[in-house]
Amino acid sequence: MLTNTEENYLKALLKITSEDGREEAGTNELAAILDVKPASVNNMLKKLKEKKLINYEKYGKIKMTGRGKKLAVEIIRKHRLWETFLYEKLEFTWDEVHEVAEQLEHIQSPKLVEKLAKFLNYPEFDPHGDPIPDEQGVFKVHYKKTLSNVDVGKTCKMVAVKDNSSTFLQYVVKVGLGLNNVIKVISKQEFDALIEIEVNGKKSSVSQKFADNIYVI
Amino acid sequence: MLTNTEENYLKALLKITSEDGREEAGTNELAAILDVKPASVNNMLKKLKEKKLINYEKYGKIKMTGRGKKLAVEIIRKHRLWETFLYEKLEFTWDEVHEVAEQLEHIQSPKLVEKLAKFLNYPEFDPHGDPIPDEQGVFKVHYKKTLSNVDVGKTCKMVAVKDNSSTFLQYVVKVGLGLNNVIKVISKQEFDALIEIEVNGKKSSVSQKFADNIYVI
DNA sequence: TATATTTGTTAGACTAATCTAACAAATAGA
DNA sequence: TCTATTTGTTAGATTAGTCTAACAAATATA
Repeated sequence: MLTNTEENYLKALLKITSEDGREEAGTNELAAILDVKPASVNNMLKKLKEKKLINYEKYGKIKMTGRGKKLAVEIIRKHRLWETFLYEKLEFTWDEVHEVAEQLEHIQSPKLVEKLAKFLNYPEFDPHGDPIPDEQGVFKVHYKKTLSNVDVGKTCKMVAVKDNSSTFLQYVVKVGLGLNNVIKVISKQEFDALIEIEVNGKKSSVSQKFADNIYVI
Repeated sequence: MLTNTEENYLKALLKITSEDGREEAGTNELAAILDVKPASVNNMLKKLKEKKLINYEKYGKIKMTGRGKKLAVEIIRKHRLWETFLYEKLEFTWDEVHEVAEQLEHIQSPKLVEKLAKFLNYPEFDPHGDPIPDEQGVFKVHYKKTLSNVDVGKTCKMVAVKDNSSTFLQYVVKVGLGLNNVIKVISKQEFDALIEIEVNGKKSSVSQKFADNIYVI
């Protein structure tokens, strides 16, 4: 049985190593995501290695084991199912669900997870458009194309966001954007990389950084 | 903000001090309920006193403050709302809900509690027949009469159970009893205090201890 | 009332998770 | 290649919650 903290380390590791191509993570990087000091990470790495959830040697890179990945995916599954529940059944807004799901994801009860999935009709994507792995840990294919990859004059559809912080999500809402909205790219400024878009007839300008965080198809 | 452990101590204290008439609790008693050693309780009492959740002096009795009671009632509210959710929406059985609710009751989100209550249509009793306090902490009146108080030849209706352990609940089910069942008391043996009852035309014998744990009207 | 039993307390140790401060190894840049 | 910077590690302290063992106070009983 894992502690909540151990689960959070696994989740952070999965987050890093599932950025495409990447297989390994570093101590500082992990510390930054978890908002703890590298020394604390180092301490925890020993425990995770002991429990065979990661492979790692002194001064080497951190790599998750199969078991580690499996457990991390189960936590992601719980997190996203709870987000879906909060959004669809309890009328939480897009940007409120994450924080509460961070707590709910640690509830230990396999039965609860499966009953919840059933109750929600086995959803495949959470309210942010992120895929919910099934009981076997299989994800529906995720989107790789972002708003910044869309050529001038072309139209695309927003399907997910990369950054799930409520700060960013509130900003998205403010710009008039939402899941499944059709976005037309009007122009791109070479000077400051600002992208002019049109959503529901309304024009606005967004930064490169913003556009990098909007997944589209 | 309280830790899960502190919340569990408050809950246990409320449990003891809400047995009718009682206002105070002792160290050993608390230790027994929480399944820890008296020394651990003693240690925690200092913290709870520091936080003004209990009144207590060395070698004296433990008494909850208003604030302590209020917080404990909030936890009870969450616990029973979650039990209701599990039972009514996720098809958990009577005897399965308690264990999972023990975890869910510690989720910190006032919004979640109120949205959940609304979603469940502001239930007044949980699946065991225990009253769910409202947002102001007010309980619907609880039952005081148990199956052992019913006279021979009389009929009563089961409305709640006192012991919520899954062991007991499974036993209740085995005897053929359920919430709102009509029970007729056929006879009482003076020799061994066994009570013969009839439920849905089926006769069975239950012990004094068993009957003490069945609330009726 | 004197003693035995129960009840409650203290001191000191342990684990999990964190921190700071000092240090070591690896990598990047001149 | 040599040094500066970044990255990672260690030791030792801290907090929350638990334990055991020894002891003290309160209560029950002969």
